[in-house]
Amino acid sequence: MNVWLMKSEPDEFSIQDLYRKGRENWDGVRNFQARNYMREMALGDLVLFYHSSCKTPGIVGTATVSKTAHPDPSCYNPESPYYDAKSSANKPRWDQVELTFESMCQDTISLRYLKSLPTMADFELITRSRLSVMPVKPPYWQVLEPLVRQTRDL
DNA sequence: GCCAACGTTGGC
DNA sequence: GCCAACGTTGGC
Repeated sequence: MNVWLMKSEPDEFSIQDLYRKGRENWDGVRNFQARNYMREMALGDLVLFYHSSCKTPGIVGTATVSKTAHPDPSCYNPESPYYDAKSSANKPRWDQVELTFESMCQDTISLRYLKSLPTMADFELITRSRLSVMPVKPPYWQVLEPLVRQTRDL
């Protein structure tokens, strides 16, 4: 099983929203590297849900991949904020995956805290701050796993 | 609200 | 293929 991290602005779509809905298509990714990582995701992969551009940026919960990468229809919908003129129904440039809610963290694992840990110094979350989808490699997962396993009762 | 980082676009 | 201009992300 692979582990990934995906960012979302809680004002747009939060872990609470995912909890309420149960599952959701992760659309709107418009960055090639992030898209390519989504294409590598397998059914059942674990996703760490990260809140960005908010009071306390950090990991807030987990989800699993319940549908692998498939075309993101918002890219050829002119009404959508994610519309991309270079995409069309027979040539979608962008993909989405479907996520299913798994758990809510007891406490937010803040970016500030992760930055303070020497082992996390080369974690892409810190070194490539603008990437919104990234793999969580074993040394980082080792640190994060016990933290994300402290979940909140729902 | 500011600004650094950095991905994308387009002219040449 | 280079690179300047531009737009966006996201922490602070």
